[in-house]
Amino acid sequence: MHAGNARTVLQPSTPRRGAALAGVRGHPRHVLDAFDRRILDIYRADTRLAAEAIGEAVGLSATAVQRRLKRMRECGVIQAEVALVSPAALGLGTTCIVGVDLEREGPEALDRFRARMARCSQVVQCYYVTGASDFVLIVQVEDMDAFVDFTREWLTPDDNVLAFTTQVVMDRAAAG
Amino acid sequence: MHAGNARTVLQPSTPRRGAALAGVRGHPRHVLDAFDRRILDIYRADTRLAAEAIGEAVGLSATAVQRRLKRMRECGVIQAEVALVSPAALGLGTTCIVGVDLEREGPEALDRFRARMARCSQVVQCYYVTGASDFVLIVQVEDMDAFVDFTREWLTPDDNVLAFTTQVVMDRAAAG
DNA sequence: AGTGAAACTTTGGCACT
DNA sequence: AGTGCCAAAGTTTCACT
Repeated sequence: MHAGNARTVLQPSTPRRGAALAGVRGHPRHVLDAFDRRILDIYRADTRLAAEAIGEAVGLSATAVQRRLKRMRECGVIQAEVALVSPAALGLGTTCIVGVDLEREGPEALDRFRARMARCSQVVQCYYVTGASDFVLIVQVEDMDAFVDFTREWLTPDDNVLAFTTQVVMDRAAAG
Repeated sequence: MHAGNARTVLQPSTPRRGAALAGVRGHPRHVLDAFDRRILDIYRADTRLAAEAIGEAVGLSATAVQRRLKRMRECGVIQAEVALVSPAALGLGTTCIVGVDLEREGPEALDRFRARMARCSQVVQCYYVTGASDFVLIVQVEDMDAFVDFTREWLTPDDNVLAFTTQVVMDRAAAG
């Protein structure tokens, strides 16, 4: 559904996610050694673990672990430390995966659409992709009525949205 | 997972129950009040914030914030505290969104497929959905060669996988 | 829910390989 | 480069009010 306007130009006003992708910015990237990887393996899944416990597992002192964590935060290897909150607990019982097909696919049009989605609280993830659609959105809402409201507010009125397809999530397994 | 134990226990201010995601398990029973929500809003995005800073923002003592966080952890409202690690830093430069169509769609077949995907380290997210495909996977790999390896190891050999479609992620806008 | 003491964790200085 | 040890600073946890 779309030709090869290859070079992505989606790195505009938003945060510094690009830093990690490019690997360069501010602080230089050290190569991760085996210790770093093992620390990340453990820490990634549970940030409440004390450095001493991690150190014990990987064979390093707590201080060394802390130093490495700090460096990885500064380099952008660790992008954020967040809490995963049950959507259901917040009353967001419905998740949909939406494939969006745009009419025009020039850099500015893509950029504009992405920026719109970034402002939209229901959109939890937004991927710009090759293949059947141009964008894939993960949308989290209260219920199907709220989803319809979402499409009527953010997709249907957009002149550049040619079509979209919806898949309703019935269950979800593990995440990273 | 079984969609059987539906019936969300945590009822938010807006009473509506959608399809319950695999969500709240354990020992729940407590409604989130306005304080809880404001704490979550802040804490969700950055778990390194001290309880005192959060308390200042919401008008509670550090201890009260800690107590509420602890309770929300125990109730399953806070499911995990994790670190977001740059995929690129780990050498995982390629993300694909894969729609999988199964041949048989009985409960055991679905469960079996989901269990397989849960064991597969490349699969970062796995959604069971209605619509064009049966499952949607978010797959993270080193490069396209590694993706082909993934499909040859996990999808193609599976008798029950009728077909799959791949979308390669060119850019991603993070959660709002 | 708040206060304050005890327990724990992270942070920074210093010596060392 | 990097680490480990130890003490100071900061955070969480657990009495009790």
